Amino acid sequence: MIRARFAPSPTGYLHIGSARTFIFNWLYTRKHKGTMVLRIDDTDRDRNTEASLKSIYDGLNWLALGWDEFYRQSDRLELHRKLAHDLLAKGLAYRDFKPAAAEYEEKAHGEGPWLCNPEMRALSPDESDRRAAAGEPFVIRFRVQREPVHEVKFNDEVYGPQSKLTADIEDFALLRSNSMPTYHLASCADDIDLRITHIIRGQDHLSNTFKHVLLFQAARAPLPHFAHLPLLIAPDGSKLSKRKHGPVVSVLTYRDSGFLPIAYINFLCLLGWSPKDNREQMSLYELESAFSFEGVNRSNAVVNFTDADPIDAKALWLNSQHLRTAPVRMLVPFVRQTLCGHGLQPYGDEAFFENVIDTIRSRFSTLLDFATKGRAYFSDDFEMDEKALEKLNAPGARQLLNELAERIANNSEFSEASVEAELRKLAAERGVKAGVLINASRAALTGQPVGPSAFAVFVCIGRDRVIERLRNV
RNA sequence: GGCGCUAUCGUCUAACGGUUAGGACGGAGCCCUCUCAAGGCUCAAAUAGGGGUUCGAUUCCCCUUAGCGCUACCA
Repeated sequence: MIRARFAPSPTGYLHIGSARTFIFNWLYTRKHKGTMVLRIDDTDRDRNTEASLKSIYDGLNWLALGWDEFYRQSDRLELHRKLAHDLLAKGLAYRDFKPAAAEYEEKAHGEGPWLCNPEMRALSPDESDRRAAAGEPFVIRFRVQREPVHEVKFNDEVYGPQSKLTADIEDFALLRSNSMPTYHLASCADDIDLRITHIIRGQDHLSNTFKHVLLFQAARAPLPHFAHLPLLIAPDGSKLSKRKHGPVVSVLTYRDSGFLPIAYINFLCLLGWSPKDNREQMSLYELESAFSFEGVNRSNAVVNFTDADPIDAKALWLNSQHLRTAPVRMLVPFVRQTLCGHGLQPYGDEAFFENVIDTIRSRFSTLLDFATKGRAYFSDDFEMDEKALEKLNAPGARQLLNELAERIANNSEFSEASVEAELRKLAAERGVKAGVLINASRAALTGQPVGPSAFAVFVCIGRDRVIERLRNV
């Protein structure tokens, strides 16, 4: 039984890279009928905030993929401490009484890597116990085996065989002087206790994994599978950060930009992974069945955005693809929600929505377009675009539209064909080009200079509103 | 500095030693057309550099360069 986990720390909004990690974990567990664990890594941290926890939930809920089990590390501190003390008792860890500030000094001056404080490492158990009992603060460090130097090895599902000399691994901290566990300790203790079989996470943890392997071995726990994912980076090659790159690094920005969750998921999957058969637009089911670590790339992927264009063009394209190919029924709630979110009270029932959406969706790329360019289809509360006004201002156009309104009102039939016949007849009688009248009516009915075939627009808007809008033009 | 990872069009990527180095986004153009999209077609655009190995390297090895990550009592 496969068990994987997504373990964000609530120190900010849900990051785009974290979202992808979550998605890959989810895809993998779903594909293998495994269990998806959501674990909030909130050990210590002055940086943890409820606001960011909420932001993570909001992002995850928007993705709407779900998870099977949930834990908070702050509820499990005793488990973490127990592992540290077990290792201490076995001599696999030791107390370091040197103040952090002093260590920092020493490390800063060193030429090579800092490995340990030899005096502390060599402290006898008795001496160590006595100083601890006397109330002296200490940090518990893992005792990395030095003699003989050996290689720590593991196989990464993405990066292949990995090895590192113990001579290059420092005696990392397990338990802080305030008795809070460090990330390494809490993470491994929980992964062991939760029987995690696959650790799928960002490549920034690849180097840390050697420490984790050491910890798993010291705890006599079976080694899980590791799969590290290439990082998502900014166009300048730097790490994506809110401070430097703004809101584009937050998942919620995409939600608020009118993305369909599936489109965003699809986009993220294509960053650092490929089905290798040239497919681009994929459904959740297709992603799930195609996903494998073999398809995961090893080099970092750039999220392509600029100040002027904060959303990756490919993401936008994928969104428009999903928008125009998704079953219309599935789109209705998204569109309705977007409209309401923009203060509109759209008229029309389910069938009306489906018809309108189906008519206009092929020229929209985000849900936001329904509230702006598509506004007039759902509400009488819309404004006339400047270019649309120009079309309306064509010589004689308004009068002809008024006249068209009367003809439609007097015709018992109301269909694309009947309206087209009526309009062309009127244009021919008055010696104007049909196109002028066609474009003017689109403008009058939708407030937009461009849009679907005008005759389809007539039917979409509906007979009563058509007459109303053409009369008052 | 030490250690680790990576390197194909501007971007996302395909090509498990032999291809005119493929696809997609974006860009340019054409067709279609009541406008705008969509759709169809065409074009420009890449193997970081240097050494090997091989009959043959994008592919395997080494070096250089560049980028990223780790090197915290952050995660």
